[in-house]
Amino acid sequence: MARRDTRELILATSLSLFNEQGEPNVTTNQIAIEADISPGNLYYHFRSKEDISLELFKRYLVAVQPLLETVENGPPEAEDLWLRLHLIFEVMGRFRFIFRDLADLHTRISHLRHAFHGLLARQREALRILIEQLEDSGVMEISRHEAAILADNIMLNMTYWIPYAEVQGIQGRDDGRIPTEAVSRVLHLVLPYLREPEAAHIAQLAQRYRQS
Amino acid sequence: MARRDTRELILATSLSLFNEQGEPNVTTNQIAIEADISPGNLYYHFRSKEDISLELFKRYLVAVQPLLETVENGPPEAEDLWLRLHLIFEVMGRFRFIFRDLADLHTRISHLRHAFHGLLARQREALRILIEQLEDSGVMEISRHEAAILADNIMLNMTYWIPYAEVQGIQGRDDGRIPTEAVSRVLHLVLPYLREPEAAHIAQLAQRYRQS
DNA sequence: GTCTATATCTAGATAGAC
DNA sequence: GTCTATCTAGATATAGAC
Repeated sequence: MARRDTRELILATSLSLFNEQGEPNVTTNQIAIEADISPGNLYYHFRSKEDISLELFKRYLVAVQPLLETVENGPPEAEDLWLRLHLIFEVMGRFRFIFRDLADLHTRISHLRHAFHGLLARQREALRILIEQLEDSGVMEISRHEAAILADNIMLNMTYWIPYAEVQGIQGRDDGRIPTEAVSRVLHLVLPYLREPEAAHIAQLAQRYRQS
Repeated sequence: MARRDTRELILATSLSLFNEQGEPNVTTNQIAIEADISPGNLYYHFRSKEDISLELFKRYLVAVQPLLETVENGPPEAEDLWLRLHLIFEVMGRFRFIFRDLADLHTRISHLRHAFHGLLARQREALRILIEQLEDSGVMEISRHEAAILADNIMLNMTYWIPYAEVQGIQGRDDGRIPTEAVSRVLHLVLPYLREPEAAHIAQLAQRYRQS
């Protein structure tokens, strides 16, 4: 097998096992067995298990960053925003091992700590600006101070919805339910601050999301 | 040293180390060294590390349960509720290692899984009933359906506020800041649904909480 | 690039003297 | 009850042949 293929196979296998069992509970031997290669071969492609985790985390960043950046300069088209939110949750679901053991990965892998900290800050800032734009355009009624608190609350919901669901026995699935339920949660956080034509519209949208 | 004393010393030392470094990153040897006893002695008092974690979790349950139960039959005296919320967060902060690595403890310790799952459900149910009582008494304006969603959101905030703060570099401290910041978060979740005399009152209370 | 075999290391846990 | 010394298991990682 070509160099690239085996490397990709290891990453895909690791991601799958990490998501299922949690990164700390998966050994390099397990990964090798599941990928049907030898442990030695695994270490030919990666220097350490941490290396694998970090590479997967980088791929999460690459996948999620563009979805955030466009928010900053894009127009506050409400309908369009919920779609983007949906896409973000889809990516998060695909890399849900990161959120499952966030605190642990955070202390063990210092590079991840810095990168994630920055990502959170940028994401919250993008949200805050977005909410203020919605306020300016008359869709929402919210003070600057409340906007910052709401943005922070949405971030907490986004970051921890997946582990919260798992603790309640809702096992992380690879079907589409993670994003839809998550979007519905965020919609309900925003709802109380929306003005009337949009409020009814979003309430309806949230309803639709929960049913699908 | 008497039997009880050493046992208590081990538990106190473990709790402190678990809170500081996370349960998975603390070894039984570390606990023994920090408690100034031998590793063998530790294993005289506890059969395993899991045993220590589980005993600490049971103490969390014992400390937090009474704070929940009185909510169910107590009168919906708003001012009184925020105090109780404050006390709950105080207990959670004292046992914050549980929330830091919740998903991991959850898969490793099956007894903890069941107990925590039940606790969450009861806690959310107590909140839901409480919110409906506040609706009935005219303090809040919220539908049954929204009440259930709000209760769930408050639960997510309560469960994950501590790790969320840590990920952002706000290190878990043993001073009083965890409960005050956490209560302020919950107040802001409730605020949009409050009717007018109380809304202003709670907004003011949240303000006070954030400053202290 | 990939394998088998093995080294290393460390955490959890036990044995037996005192 | 407490200690010292030690065992065991399992996970990460390496060596060297093919």
